[in-house]
Amino acid sequence: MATRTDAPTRREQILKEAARLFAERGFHGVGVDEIGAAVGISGPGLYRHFAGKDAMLAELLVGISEQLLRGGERRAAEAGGSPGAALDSLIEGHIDFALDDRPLITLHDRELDRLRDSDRKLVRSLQRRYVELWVTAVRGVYPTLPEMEARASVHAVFGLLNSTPHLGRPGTLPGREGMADLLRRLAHGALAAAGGGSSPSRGSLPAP
Amino acid sequence: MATRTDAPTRREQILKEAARLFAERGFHGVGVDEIGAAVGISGPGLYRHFAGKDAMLAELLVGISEQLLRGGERRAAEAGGSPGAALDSLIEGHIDFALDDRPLITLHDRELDRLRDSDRKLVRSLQRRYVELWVTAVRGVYPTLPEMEARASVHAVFGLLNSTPHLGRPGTLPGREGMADLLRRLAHGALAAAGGGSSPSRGSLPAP
DNA sequence: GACACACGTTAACGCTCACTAACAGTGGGA
DNA sequence: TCCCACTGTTAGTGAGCGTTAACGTGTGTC
Repeated sequence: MATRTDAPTRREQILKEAARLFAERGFHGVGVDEIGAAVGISGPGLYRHFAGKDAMLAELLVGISEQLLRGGERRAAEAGGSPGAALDSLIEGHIDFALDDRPLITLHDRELDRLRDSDRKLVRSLQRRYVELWVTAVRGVYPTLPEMEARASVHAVFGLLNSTPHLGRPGTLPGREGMADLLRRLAHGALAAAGGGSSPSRGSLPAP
Repeated sequence: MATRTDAPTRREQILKEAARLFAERGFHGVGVDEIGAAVGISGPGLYRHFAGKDAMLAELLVGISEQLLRGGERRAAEAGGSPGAALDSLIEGHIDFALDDRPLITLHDRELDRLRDSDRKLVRSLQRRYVELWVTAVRGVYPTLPEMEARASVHAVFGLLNSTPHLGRPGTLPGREGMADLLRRLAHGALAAAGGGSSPSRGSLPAP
């Protein structure tokens, strides 16, 4: 995928600021005037770009879910049949997402029920497919882990990785690289413990 | 502590239903009429029991934080200086809380910023003390783990344990006992991996 | 019986806020 | 030059909703 170098369009600016504001104060806690002000126009001007406030939220949530799923599918495919490599890569990708797109993570599991039925179903379906991607990788590495437990473990690991939003004041926690490293260890450790601990299939753990 | 057998007071009914509704649809997503209806009275009738909608939320959040902290302090004290026993007990307590008081967990990290400044500061302070309780226990068991990493790991484990709210449809996940067991393994596994993995102090892991 | 008090009710007020109406500047293409 | 699509503005509207007012009713107490 080519990295973008051109300037963001107004729509993109709006989405970005809206995501930040929604994450900070919740969907209902942010007014359209405020979103407009964040991109230098005034409230009603937004309606030249979006049908309404709901439409912004919908586009954000669908976009996140699609991005997560596409990224996951790509990583799983690139692992070329090695469950260990797939799981490593999924964890890596999710960590990047959690650390770099914190506001979106927050939105993702906080405002889902504000969506129209059809949009909510779409997001749920994308989420489910992403989870199943993980479940497949986890069960590839830990074949003795029952499917239900694997699914629950995956949810739990998402909670673990997504914990970055609830942080304390800066300075009391490691920087980005340190956090990425730590989260990686935590996630692998949790899954290994769930999977029986003693016998992961080859390829899952980095060489000592 | 004696278990209550007497009927819940109206205030308690209201708090319980409000917690459920707030967790389901968010603070702003629930009207006072709806809360009233949930306990069989009509909207404004609530004002005989609470100063306002905000007051309900404040009482809920402060109550949760206090309950968590008190429980944690009690467990840490009962461990009698053994960091391993303390950590085990803290994990156990938090799992019980996450499984039994799901709506409160959701509220706890979703609606904190809706509080008045003084209440928010109080809740934050209680939370911080609870975290530090954990950090102490974790560093007792894994003395080589730097404080910052221990704190981040604790936040992450909270995210892991609190993941029960984001579950799929029933039937796709283990029951209560299975979940408790799984969460226990996940949490211990994560912390062990963060703490260096190979050398926890004695008393932290159950005998094989 | 009368008074007080706890606990509800319905009606109405007032504020916030998403959204619409009406209007205006800017710039590229015929 | 004229036109028109695009993008923005300010003023206003209407709905939702938290809150208050005013009023009723049962229950225990002197």
